[in-house]
Amino acid sequence: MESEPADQMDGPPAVFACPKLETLTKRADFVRASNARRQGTPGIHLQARKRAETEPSGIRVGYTCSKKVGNAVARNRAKRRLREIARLVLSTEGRDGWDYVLVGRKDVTANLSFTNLEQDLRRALKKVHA
RNA sequence: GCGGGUGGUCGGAUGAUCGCGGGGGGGGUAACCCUUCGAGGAAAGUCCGGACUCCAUGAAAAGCACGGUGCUGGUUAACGGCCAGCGGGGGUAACCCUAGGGAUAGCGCCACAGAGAACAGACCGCCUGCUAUAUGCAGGUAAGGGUGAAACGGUGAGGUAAGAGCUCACCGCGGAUGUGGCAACACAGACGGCACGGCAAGCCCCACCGGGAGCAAUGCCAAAUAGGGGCUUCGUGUGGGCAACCACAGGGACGCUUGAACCCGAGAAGCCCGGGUUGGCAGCUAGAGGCCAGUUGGUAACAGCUGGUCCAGAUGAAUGAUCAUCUCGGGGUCUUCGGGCCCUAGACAGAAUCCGGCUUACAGGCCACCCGCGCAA
RNA sequence: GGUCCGUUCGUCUAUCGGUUAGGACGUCAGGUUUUCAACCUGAAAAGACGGGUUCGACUCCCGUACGGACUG
Repeated sequence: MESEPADQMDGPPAVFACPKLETLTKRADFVRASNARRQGTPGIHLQARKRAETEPSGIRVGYTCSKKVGNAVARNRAKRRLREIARLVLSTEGRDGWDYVLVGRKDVTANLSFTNLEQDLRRALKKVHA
């Protein structure tokens, strides 16, 4: 939102080379993403949506772990692992102007090995972008 | 050595790289850099008690209703917690459990079985008398039988027509009074002569405690929404009519146009109700504070003093990922019984205003004291 | 986060501390029918879990588990 006057004045190219990840906080954004494209894998469930042109740019990510995932410890652990793979994968493979929502799965998201979880997200991203 | 009891304690460590939340500093002040802090014994359940904030009440307080607590004494900011003691129950013992006031203030209940279930009463019996020598009638009795969770003292002896606390001894029960103890209570006990069943985690009575709501409390800022509804007052396009109302003009009439029928009646002030928003800031983390050491009082809980040390503040919600080494356990395997090799950090669980407790969950380890049995001396 | 409520056959529900825990729908078996449906007869099937009070607990008390509602 503040970046538009900034690139009119200076236009630092580094901002677009590596877009910063923003976190989704509004329930409406989550609902819109879940109504768009979705892709399931053994480790995670991905929901994604390309925002309209009028909305601001940048990659936005949300994380969802319902009570089905387990107790508070299991939910927080699943969310932390989702955050970690999102940081690794989406900063290079995410597309500008998209919203991504990563949904945790019972038992699997918290226990699957990290490399497998990472591959799951890459596979899901390819299918969603296609 | 084996088995058990009580109390306490730990809940992996170190390092590397990348990353996250808060505070402070720098900076071209939303980037970025430096620095520092960053989950638990239960953070949990929300079962109690407070702090704090708002509301209510004339300041405090009292009373009614409702709810809670319930042996005694102490402790505390407070408690249903804790400590010490008493009574009752369990265990060979160490020790453990215990809502444990009042049943003569009143009401209620005690199914089934049984003769009888609460001001006692008499089915089978036993005994006496009468009669027609009976399976009849009248009376006495409560020893014995049977039922039940519970049957109106128990055993023995005397006594009697048969019996009975009718009498006696012992036991049980009640108990004036005395002694010890702050008290709960304990011990002794003249005397009574058996009278007084149980349930109050049934209603209730007594004593004591509690005003209500909760940080999503509460205060502030910004934005947004209907130009919303009701009542009161003032007032209400043009014409007619005292007025209700009628005609004309105006607005609406649901995707759009038209508008015959249909609907609305400007505006201002006050009060009440309703509606919209779900952003930010404060509250918000140092307090009856925790821990350690020493010391004073106290059996102890705890309290006082001195010194040191520690202290998360998020809000789609911060502690993660990858790896290495080391140990604690566990598993597998080999064994010359010394040990070697391989795999594996592995329980319950994540702060949400804060504090004191309780309860519940918990892989496994460690420490101290105590009890029983066995062995040795 | 806070406040509050509930748990009984597969499902919906009833219950005065004394029952073999009642009813409806569903299920199963038999009858009826050429067969199915409907109907008739019968059967199986429950007190969330753990303690306590009581002679006796689905009921009363305490704790735990699970489920639900409200709250800006």
